[in-house]
Amino acid sequence: MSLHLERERFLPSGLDTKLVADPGNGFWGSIYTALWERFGDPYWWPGRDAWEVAAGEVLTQNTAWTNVEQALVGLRERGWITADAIRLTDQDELAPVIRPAGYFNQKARKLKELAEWWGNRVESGAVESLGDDELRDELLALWGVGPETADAIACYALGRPLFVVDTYTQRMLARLRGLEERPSYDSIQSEVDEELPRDPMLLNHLHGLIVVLSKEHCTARNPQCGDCPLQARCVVGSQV
DNA sequence: ATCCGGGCCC
DNA sequence: GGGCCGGGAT
Repeated sequence: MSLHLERERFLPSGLDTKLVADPGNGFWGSIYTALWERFGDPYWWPGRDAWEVAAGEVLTQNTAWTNVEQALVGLRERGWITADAIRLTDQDELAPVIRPAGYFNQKARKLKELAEWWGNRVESGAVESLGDDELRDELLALWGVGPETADAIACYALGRPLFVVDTYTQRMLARLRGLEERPSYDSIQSEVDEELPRDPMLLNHLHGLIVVLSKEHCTARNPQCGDCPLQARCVVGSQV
């Protein structure tokens, strides 16, 4: 039943895991370096091609990846793992297949909305003439695509240098700085954009590394600070 | 029993 | 803030 998607990684054309810009020695650069030295290549993001990556991002909204894998198995079994197939499949037919991913009625509609856009903009090649901000705005205009999903599709499926902020990133940063409230999506993204090079592979790695950190150390409950690679630079970790 | 997910829309 | 969803971990 397992797909072992975690070791299958699609990379947009032009990207190479070994060619990554220098992250520098600033706050985010040192975070990146510390995480890379501990965990290495996070193999981010799982998927076989650009559409599968994009679909996976919708399916994983507020959902554990293990549940998304089951939904992808169902889609593959039916040959519905392409944007074209999603366009040809009724929402009512699609929903039960992706049930394991949760929120299946909403996500069925979201996949169809995204598949329409995909045909008009990606398959047509028109997306290549869009700037990063224009692309992000188009994605945000789709029903079911918010900031995280828009940035994830832009970066992991389409190779744009947009940093993806998620719950893990907000929780990690709040703990690093000892903040009561989690920093906003936009504030974190702006900070990273100003400090790190606009390199899609670097931003790809950084988010993947934060996820690994958050699953192994910076968990919601009972964080494992003892051997956390960021403990020395973390307000919460330093108090443990 | 409650919490928690790679959120987003209303 | 509530609803969408439901399975696995405290």
